[in-house]
Amino acid sequence: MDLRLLGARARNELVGGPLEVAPRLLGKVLVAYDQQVEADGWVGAAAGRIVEVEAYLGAEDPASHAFRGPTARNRTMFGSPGLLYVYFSYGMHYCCNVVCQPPGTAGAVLIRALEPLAGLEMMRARRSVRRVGSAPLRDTELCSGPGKLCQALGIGPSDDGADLLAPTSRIRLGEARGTPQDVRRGPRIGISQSHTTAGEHWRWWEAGNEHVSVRPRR
DNA sequence: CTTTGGATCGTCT
DNA sequence: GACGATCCAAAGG
Repeated sequence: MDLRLLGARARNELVGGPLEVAPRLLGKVLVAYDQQVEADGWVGAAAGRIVEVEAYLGAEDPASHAFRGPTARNRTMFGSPGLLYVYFSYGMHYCCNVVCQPPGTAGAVLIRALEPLAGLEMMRARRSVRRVGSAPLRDTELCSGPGKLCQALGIGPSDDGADLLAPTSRIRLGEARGTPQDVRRGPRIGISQSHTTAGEHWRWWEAGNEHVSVRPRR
């Protein structure tokens, strides 16, 4: 199957409230090219199909980085729909979001897991850097978590603010690869209880997909 | 299989 | 000075 990158005309698909845009991202392809030149197709790409997402709102969401208004760290969240918001987590990992609300308001969708489609060996190499001597990673361990997929795709601080729909960006979005069959939703992962409200089901994933992150609840 | 604790540092109080 | 939108290895059943 060929890869069809989304262009500026697809921007409207990414505009809206995070609760509306998040499930819409399931099935789409996240692509990271090795070079920053105008690339296309699978060559030189590490790519995966989005199988798990979470919605993060603005002032109404205590768990969101944007809860207390714009800062130097979260400024991309207040930017335009289609931008990639990358943040540094736990002093060790990076996580990435798709911004979905117009400038001035904040809203984004955290990409939590990918089903690897291309560049598997590049992913394995990047993911193994801090694991010298350990057994080779299985495919299901490459992108089954927000920190893992950023490491696998080489996403870091220099990718913060990149336009996912621009031909010059290293990180792009591709057209959905099949419609997710069994989409389920539940509480977000890793949020402290004081920041959550009972009944908030702001995490979506494709049921039965082996690449979805599996983490303990608290 | 599940549970637990350590690593590690930027951000905001 | 405390706390994470996390991950991993080690220990326990």
